[in-house]
Amino acid sequence: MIAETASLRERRRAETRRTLQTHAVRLFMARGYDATTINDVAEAAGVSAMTLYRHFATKEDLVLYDEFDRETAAALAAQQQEEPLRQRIGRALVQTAATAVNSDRDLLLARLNLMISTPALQARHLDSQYATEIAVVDTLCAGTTDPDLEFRIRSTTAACLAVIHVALIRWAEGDGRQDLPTLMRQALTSAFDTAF
Amino acid sequence: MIAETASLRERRRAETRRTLQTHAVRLFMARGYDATTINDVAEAAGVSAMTLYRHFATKEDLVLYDEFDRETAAALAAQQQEEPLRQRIGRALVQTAATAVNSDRDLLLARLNLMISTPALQARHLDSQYATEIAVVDTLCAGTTDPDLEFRIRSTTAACLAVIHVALIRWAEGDGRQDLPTLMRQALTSAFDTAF
DNA sequence: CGCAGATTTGTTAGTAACTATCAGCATGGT
DNA sequence: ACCATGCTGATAGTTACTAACAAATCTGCG
Repeated sequence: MIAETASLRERRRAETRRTLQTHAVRLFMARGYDATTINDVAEAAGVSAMTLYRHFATKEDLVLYDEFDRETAAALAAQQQEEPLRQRIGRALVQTAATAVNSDRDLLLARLNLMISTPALQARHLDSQYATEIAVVDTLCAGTTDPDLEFRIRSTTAACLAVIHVALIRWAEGDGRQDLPTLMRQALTSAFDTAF
Repeated sequence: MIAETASLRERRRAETRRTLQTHAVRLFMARGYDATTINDVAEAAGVSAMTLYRHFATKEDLVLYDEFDRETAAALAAQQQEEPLRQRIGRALVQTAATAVNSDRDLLLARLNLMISTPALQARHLDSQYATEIAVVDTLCAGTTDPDLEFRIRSTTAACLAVIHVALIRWAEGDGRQDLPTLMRQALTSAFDTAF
């Protein structure tokens, strides 16, 4: 008996999702994003176009989907509360990135390369980063009603995430040869003049 | 120097462009972005859809187009070179925003409100901010070949722009009642712990 | 096991953003 | 006046995405 709480339905759903993303990234890399249609991806994954849309709302989501937000929020909660805000946010992001590189390096690199070279994906990548910003701010603002404090938290979070983005892009442009966490810490340090 | 010898063609082109944007923003605010078609906008402006596409590559550009990048680059060049990088970038952005508010307040507010309430526009807004980042980095990196220095400049620029974005959104959410330059300086100060 | 209810999937038909192409027209320098 | 150049419009696509319905599949319960 399988002890996983995931029902057969849930497991198959997750499976289909991963299959779709894998085939999509492979095809996009091989033929180009624009030259590959939703039908191509659906066919390669062995499902109908309609089913694909039930798993990914847009073509872009095929490349953009990941679990970054949730993991960052968790890493954030694990930070020492005495540290300054900037450090907590920055370190949580660096840790999440380190984990991601260790588990999914090749897929992550492929996805980032697609995001860099495809204008439509570049725009949506920034948008997904904004979603991360919201997740971080929500975590940090739990129980806060002071709009002024929330404003300061949001400003700091946005700055950290933007810096992290620069490091991510640089990492992908160098095809992952440099160490991502190190790059991120360097970027944070030069933006804030503080150690991370 | 760009000669002010705007030919009749150029003037009419700019005129058509402005007319299209004005009608577009008006219709989007009245009926909603998604519920308004390109044809609606073209018809309201008295041109064909094909002509509209020759002025704006995408529906989103109808809302997003402005001259922010160029003005920011100019303001940046006018900063005192002795100041730290962060201050130069931050102040250039604040100055540009101040000018924009003085000349085009209502249109700017309407455009921002649309960007906030329309997911597709929100994503592209972040992307257009990224274009500003590139413009700023290009200005600051003129003559630089050191990739490390460029990396630091990019990190700092990204951080400043992200913070400015937070202030911009906050300003629009408050319907422009607060002073935008002040909001921006507050956001910069709380993110960097430095005066701007 | 078998049945009822919920979830997932496929099919079809449609909307609207965007592109390519070609032909007609205004414009600006000679 | 005249020709090259660029602006405009009509037409006919392609493709991402949605709505609606019908068929297949899973889950939980008796």
